[in-house]
Amino acid sequence: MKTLRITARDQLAPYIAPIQGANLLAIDTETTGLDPHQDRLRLIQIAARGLPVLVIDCELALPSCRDALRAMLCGKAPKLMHNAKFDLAFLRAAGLSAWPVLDTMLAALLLKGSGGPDRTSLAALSQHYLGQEMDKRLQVSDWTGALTDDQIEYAAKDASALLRLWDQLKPELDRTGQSAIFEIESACAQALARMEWDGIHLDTARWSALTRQVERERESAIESLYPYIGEPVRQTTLWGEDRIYTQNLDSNPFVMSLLKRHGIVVKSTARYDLFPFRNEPLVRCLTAYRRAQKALSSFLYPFTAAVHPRTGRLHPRYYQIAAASGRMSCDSPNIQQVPRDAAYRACFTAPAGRKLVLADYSQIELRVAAQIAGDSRMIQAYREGRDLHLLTASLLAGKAMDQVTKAERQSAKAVNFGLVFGMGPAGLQAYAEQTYGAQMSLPDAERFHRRYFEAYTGIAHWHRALKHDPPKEDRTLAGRLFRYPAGVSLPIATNFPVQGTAADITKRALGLLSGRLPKDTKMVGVVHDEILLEADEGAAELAAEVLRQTMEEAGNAILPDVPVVAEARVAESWAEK
DNA sequence: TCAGTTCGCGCG
DNA sequence: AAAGCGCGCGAACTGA
Repeated sequence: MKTLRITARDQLAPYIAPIQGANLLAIDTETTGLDPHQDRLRLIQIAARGLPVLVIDCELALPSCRDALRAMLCGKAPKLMHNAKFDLAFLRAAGLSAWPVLDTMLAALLLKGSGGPDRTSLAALSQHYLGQEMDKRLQVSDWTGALTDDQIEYAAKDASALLRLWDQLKPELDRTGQSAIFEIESACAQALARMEWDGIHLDTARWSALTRQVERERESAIESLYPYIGEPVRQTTLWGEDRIYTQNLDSNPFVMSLLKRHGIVVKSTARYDLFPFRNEPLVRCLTAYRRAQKALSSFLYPFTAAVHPRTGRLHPRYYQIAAASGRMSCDSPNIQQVPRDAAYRACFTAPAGRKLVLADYSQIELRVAAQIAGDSRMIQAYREGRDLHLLTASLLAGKAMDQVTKAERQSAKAVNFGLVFGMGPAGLQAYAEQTYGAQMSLPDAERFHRRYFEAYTGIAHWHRALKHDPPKEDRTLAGRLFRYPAGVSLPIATNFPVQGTAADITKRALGLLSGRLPKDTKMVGVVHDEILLEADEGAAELAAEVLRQTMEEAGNAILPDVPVVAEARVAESWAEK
């Protein structure tokens, strides 16, 4: 392997044409840190078969090489990268981009459990596929100071390893039937790189006001518990007066004994077990305390701390293939679990002169389930644009759809979501009551259960087949493969392909979207079946229409028999429905 | 003292 | 034993 350190444009010039002619490039970067808004891009490594690995010393070679690099990185040859999201962010910071991308880390994640490695770091992949130890000597390397020849060699090795890895990964993706989902994932990575870079705007003044309010709520909840736990000990300190509580309300053993002292015996202190005692004054006070405490410790304080010092925005990080079903997860902070309460969502806004564009899929998981189970009644209902919750309600109550009451439709919603995924009558009863406040006796739940499967025979048949013959593996409609443990349960065997296919659809939409949005439109968030954009006021309506169409197109490409519907709207804040 | 686990709860 | 599923995170708890 030959390595060439590039510090000026004339060194790069002889390689521009050969690189442009290559049918596959491997790209890697080295940076001075992990934050693209704060740290610097130090090296760009470019490897192609039959050429020396070019190691671009960014501090010296940029900007003179920028135009040439831009042409190389956006030529038609796929750019092989490991965890492309990371490199793309730093390339963006340096005024560069790369397209199209193939991500070896995502490939390895798709192959996990099908002969792939357990860990998906570049080192682990080299070990697994190439039988090659990575040079540990320079693995934790400092890229801030002067570069040594060793470092240049090390950087070049990573890029050339990618090319050889691909020779192994590509046939594995084909063999497991995952080439199509791999394309979707790779395109999605580029969208997520933008999303992480752009971040989302938080109205911090409003967030602080909410924080103060919830702090007051927590205070009064604690005071309302004094009759049960006693007054705090007051102590004067240098900073004023402190309250020292002798009792810890966050300790479950303490809460358990407190409840017991007041005649409430439960097997745990979770909301689920406290539900029968929800009207006891003690339980009410405790619940109020927990709600406030949860909001403060999980959202209000951490989100304030996560506002980026340079951009003033939140930059949640997305883990593209996180859940076993293929769903994404998110942290730092996790924007996917911001309370639905309008007080919280209203703090997510657009800066002056801009608007948010919100879009979500309508009942995507039920549509996917209808497709996978091949339930003709459900498919028919969706083709006619009908409300499936209302249809279920009318079938269960035995009345015409226009006779169905609001409460009956509400119960049917619980029935639809629960029963499709193998929930039993008892679970249905508890779930309906807690989630939707719909009262349902056990005999009622049993009757609902029976009638449901009489009405949706496709779902019943699907369940029977899965119970009779628990699958060893299954895949989503876009081909994502998962292996199950022996004797997989019905809830898992139904949920995985449905949840996973819904994830396939959202990811496809994100990938398609990157190239279609009006100028200066940002992708600012994704929450499973929902995509958030931020656009200039004048472009927002157009962005909304592009978003809705793209989401529906992505869904309809994956569900052949069931129409997919997305709804999009321009909004001032995330609270607007 | 500290890493790992469990509980409880927010979201889809 | 019984159970719809999937996550991340804070606080308490556990064990060495």
